[in-house]
Amino acid sequence: MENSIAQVARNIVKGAPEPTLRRLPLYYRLLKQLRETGRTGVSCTLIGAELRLDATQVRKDIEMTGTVGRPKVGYDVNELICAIEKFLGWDNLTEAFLVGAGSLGEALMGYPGFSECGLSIVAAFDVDPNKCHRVIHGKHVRHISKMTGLMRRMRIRFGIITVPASEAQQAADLLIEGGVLAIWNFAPAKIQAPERVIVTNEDLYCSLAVLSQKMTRKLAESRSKGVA
Amino acid sequence: MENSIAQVARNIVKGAPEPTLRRLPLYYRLLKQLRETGRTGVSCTLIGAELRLDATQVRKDIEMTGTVGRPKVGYDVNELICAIEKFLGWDNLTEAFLVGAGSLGEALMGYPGFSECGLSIVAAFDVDPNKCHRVIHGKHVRHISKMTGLMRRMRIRFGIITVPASEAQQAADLLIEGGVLAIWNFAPAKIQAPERVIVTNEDLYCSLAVLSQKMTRKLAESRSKGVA
DNA sequence: TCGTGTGAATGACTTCACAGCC
DNA sequence: GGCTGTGAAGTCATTCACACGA
Repeated sequence: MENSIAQVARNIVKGAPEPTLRRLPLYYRLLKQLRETGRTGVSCTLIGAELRLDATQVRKDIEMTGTVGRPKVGYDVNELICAIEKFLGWDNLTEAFLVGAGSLGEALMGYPGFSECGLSIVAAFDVDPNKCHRVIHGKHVRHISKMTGLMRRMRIRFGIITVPASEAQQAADLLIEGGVLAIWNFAPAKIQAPERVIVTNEDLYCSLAVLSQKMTRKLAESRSKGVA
Repeated sequence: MENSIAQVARNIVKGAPEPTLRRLPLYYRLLKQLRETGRTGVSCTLIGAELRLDATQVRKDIEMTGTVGRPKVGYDVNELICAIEKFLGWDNLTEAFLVGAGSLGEALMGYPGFSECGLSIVAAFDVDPNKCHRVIHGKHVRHISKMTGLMRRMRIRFGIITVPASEAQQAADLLIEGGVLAIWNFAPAKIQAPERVIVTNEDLYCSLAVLSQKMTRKLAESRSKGVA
C-alpha cells in the first residue's frame, strides 16, 4: 500500500509523534557520547541495548529524521547527530527570555547543554526589585517592566516561565504582549493563550503522579507477597 | 464481553495507563480550586471544557480511580479528590532525600504543593562542604557521606537527584546503597539501577524537543504561507 | 435534557516478520 | 550472521455512539 507516502506526508504536516520526539534527545545524547569516544558508526541494536528500547522502534524513530543507514554498517554517528539536530530545529539558535529569577529560574539559567539544543536564555526578568540588577550565570536580571519593550526590540520569540503559579498568567500575558511564539511553562498552572502561541507545560506533579503510583503499587505488591 | 473484568484486573496488575496518570493531577488541581470556591459537584463536561480535554476521556480517567458519578448531578468534588489521592498514593506521606543542593535542588525544596502530593523532602545532601550545614526552606543540608546511614536509620525509600549529569550515577549508587525504592532523576543522564528500583527521569531536553519541533514547524509554516 | 456508563470503532504507536544487503 | 528497510499484525489509547437515570 502507499502507506509510506501517506506517512511521509503526515510527517510534514503533523510532525513526528510525540513519543518519538521524546526519544530523539536520548539518542542524541548517547550519540554525542559515542562520538567523543571516537566511534563513527552505530547500529539500532546498540542504541536500543544501551537505552533499553526496542531496536525496531529506534530504527523507526531514526527513519523519521530522514537518515538512511547501511546494512551491516549501521548509521554514521555524525550524520545521525546532524539529522536529529535539524529535525528538532536544534541547528538554529533560539534566543529566549526567562520570567522569574527565583531558584528554579536560576537553575535553568545555569543548565548546561541548552546551547546544544539551540536554546539560549539571553536575559531574565522579575517583579521583585531585589532580584534585579544581578548577573546570574552571565545573564542579566532586569525588572519585568522592561521586558515587553526589549522583547520586541530583540525579536525574542521564546519565553520561559518560572514564577509561582499565582503569577503565571500575568507572566504569560506579558510574554504574549511582547509577541511570543512559544512558552515553556514551569509553573503548576494552566495558562490561557491565543491559538497561535505554543504552550508546553512542564508539570512536576504529572511526573510525580506516574512515579507515585508505580511506587504505591510496588509497595502493595511486596506487602501482599509478604502475606502470601 | 467481559472486557470490563479483564480491564479491572489489568488496572490492579499494571496500573492505569501513563497518559491517564499524567492527566489525573490536572483534574486534582482543578478540583481543589473548585472546592475552594465552595463547589460540591462537578461534571466531566466542565472539567473537559476547563482543561481542553475530551469529556469522555475525563470520564474514563475518573472511572480508573473507582469513583462513580450520578447522572445529571455528576461527581462529588470531595469524593473525587480523595479518590485521586488514594489512587496515586498521595494520601500517604512519603519522605524523601534530595541529592545535590544546587539551585535546582533548592528550587525543589521550595516547591510548594509537594506536600499535597504526599511528598516531603526531609533533608538534602551535597558533596561540596560549602553547601552543607545550611538550612534551605527549613531543610538541613548535610554532607553526602552521612546520607546512606541516615537513610537506613530513617527508613527513607525515595530519592531525588539534582546533581550534574556527570555525578548522577554516583548519587544513584549511594541512594541504592541506602535501600532506595524509587528515584526521581533530574540529571540529564541515564542511570543504571537494579530491577527493583523504580527510576523516573525528568529530562528537560525531551520536553524541549517537543516544543522545538512544534516551533520549527510553525515557523516553516508561516514562512511558506508568506511565500504563497 | 444533560450527564453517566459502556461497548464498539477508530486511530496511534509498538512489535513482529521477513526481504534484501553486506 | 548481523543489520537495515518495510509492510503487516497487534496492542494500547482516544473518540464515537447510544442506553439508561435523575
